[in-house]
Amino acid sequence: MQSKPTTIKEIARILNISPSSVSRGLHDHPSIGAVTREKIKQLAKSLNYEPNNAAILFQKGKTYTIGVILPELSEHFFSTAISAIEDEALKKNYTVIFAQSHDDYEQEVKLVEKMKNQRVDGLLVSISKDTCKFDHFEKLNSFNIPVVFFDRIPPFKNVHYVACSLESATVKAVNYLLKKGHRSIGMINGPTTLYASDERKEGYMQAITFNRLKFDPSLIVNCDLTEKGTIEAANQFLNHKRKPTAIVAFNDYVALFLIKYFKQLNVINDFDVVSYANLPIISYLDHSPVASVEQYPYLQGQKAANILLDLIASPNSENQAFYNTIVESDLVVNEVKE
Amino acid sequence: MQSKPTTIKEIARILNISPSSVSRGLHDHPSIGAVTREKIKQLAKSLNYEPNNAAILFQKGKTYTIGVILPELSEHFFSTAISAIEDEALKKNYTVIFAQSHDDYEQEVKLVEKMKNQRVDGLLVSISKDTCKFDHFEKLNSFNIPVVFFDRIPPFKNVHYVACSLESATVKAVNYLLKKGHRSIGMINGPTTLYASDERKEGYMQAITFNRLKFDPSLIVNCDLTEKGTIEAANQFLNHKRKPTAIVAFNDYVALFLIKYFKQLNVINDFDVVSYANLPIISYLDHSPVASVEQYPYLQGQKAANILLDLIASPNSENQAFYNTIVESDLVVNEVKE
DNA sequence: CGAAATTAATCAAACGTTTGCGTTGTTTTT
DNA sequence: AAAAACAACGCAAACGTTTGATTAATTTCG
Repeated sequence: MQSKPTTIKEIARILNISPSSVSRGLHDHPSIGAVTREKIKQLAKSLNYEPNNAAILFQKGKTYTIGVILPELSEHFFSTAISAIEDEALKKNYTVIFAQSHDDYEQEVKLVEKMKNQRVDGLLVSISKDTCKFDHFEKLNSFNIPVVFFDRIPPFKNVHYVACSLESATVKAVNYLLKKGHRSIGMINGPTTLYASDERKEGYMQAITFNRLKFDPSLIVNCDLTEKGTIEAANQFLNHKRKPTAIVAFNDYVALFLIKYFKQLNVINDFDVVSYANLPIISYLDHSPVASVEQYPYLQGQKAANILLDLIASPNSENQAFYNTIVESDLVVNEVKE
Repeated sequence: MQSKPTTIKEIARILNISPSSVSRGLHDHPSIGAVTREKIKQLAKSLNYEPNNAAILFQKGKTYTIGVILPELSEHFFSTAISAIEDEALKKNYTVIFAQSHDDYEQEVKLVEKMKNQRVDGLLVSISKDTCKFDHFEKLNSFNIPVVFFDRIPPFKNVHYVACSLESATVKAVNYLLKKGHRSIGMINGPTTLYASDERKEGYMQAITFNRLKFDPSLIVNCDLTEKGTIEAANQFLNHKRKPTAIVAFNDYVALFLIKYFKQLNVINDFDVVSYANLPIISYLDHSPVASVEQYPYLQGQKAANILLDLIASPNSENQAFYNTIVESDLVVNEVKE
């Protein structure tokens, strides 16, 4: 049963022709006659010939592989995004390899190194929470490996990226709450190190000032995104002199913790919660957020993948233009069902 | 900036020694003197030498890559499982490539073919809903590519697999409901083609007969797992002459649809629901299932990956023993919080 | 009919690394 | 002092495929 895979050489030997002719025959090269071509193809089929990919890749110096580095695959947002990436890659016959940074900077650096060693043709990255330095990506430049960031992107423009405009989405969210009549709106924001926290804060402030309201910094609480941190933030709001009547949660997990806590305290009906949608079934909650910011993970993955494949296809690296793609996020209002 | 990566040849040329010595030096081969070795390593480092993986893989005829084929990455169960697989693979310096069948048999066949072409060292598979034939995996045998199935496994023993014992878990679930006093228990089962449906049915029957109750086949309803199908199943129960007071749902999605529907009808308090846990936040629901069968996706992925890596490491293929690993699933009782 | 163009195939190098075997010198053993 | 052992390295083949250059045979055309 140990059948060694058939090779081109083998076919050539049997047919008494040269390996190069076999190779050309299989690729419909014009310089191979129709009869020989057919003989080659038939024998190849009957011997179950399969091209040795490793050899081809080695020969061509390409891997037809794109790497994906992301924080945590089991988060719904990322698994959806990578699902899209895989779908797009498959269309162009690329293979996807991926690895998780588990939100650890050191690990991310190692993985970038590993991907480079694997000689991926390109890299898609969603950076870890801890990542503030970006040297590890610069190395890839000299190896001509294009990088496209998605969703969790570095805070500067001279890279390719696809991301959601959380700022404008936050504006929409706060506007929605203001229109519902809320006058004191709290925000549970993420750590200050996160770019996404800036965006949310910016959006919040824009909406507030645009509506000629006074911005109260104490209504934005930074939080480490754990359950404990969320509860502490919630307590700040409950004891606030201008107790908010609506809260913008950093993400669905925070919203979940918040709603759970408020239900325990039996004050859930005093608040409207708006969140950012990562989790698919959050709308099934009884006291689900009144609205959610949809970040279109599938679309983001799709766009990022296609940009990367474009970059790989056209090695005109001297073109200094950077793809800075913004996926407009939408505010999805949940129907009230009480 | 177009720096071509440094090669062993390059280093050899500069140092005026042979490539083989460089290779051996870098691998601490004893037949290379300490001084030369150090010279080699220093130059390699200063030239940023990175081994060309494609060349190594080609040369060794191994890819250090394992393939994973699963139905749908965005399902929490699978993204958790593959996350575990990646973690285990990384420990042994293997790379993971994956692809989604999207629960389509034809697609699965193609993907197996593609994985074989990629010459993966081994394959982990969770089969699609549609898969009834298994010829496409047999081909891998002759290429000496080991396959380990996980979770969604074929219905026979002469393959390697890791799976949950849904049968015993279902016994536990039904027993739990019986102990709670329920005497008429409905089950929303999956399509009859699915092995998992058999297991659930078996478990149900075992628990019922063991408790010396009469088994009523009309209390098990097969369902296509859509929302519509779930509602139809629910209606059968509502109109049943022995209207059940508890229901075992095929999975969390079904449970979700069911609970939603029951809430609409305002009969949610007439039922206890038990489900199989795929979704992480289902316990946050107000009327969440009273208990869930935990299937340990991370553990399953971990075990499957390790078995596969074992099989790859020991090519004594004449050993006819098959790994048939059962991960005992547990019934997790949710605290009542009403 | 001979030169040019076309067709069909071959040759050989190349991609980067590994590895069995051979070849030097030098040191140790008896 | 000859034989054996060893240390340190080079040679060359091999892995499977692709591709530019070349050759040989055939056809076309002026």
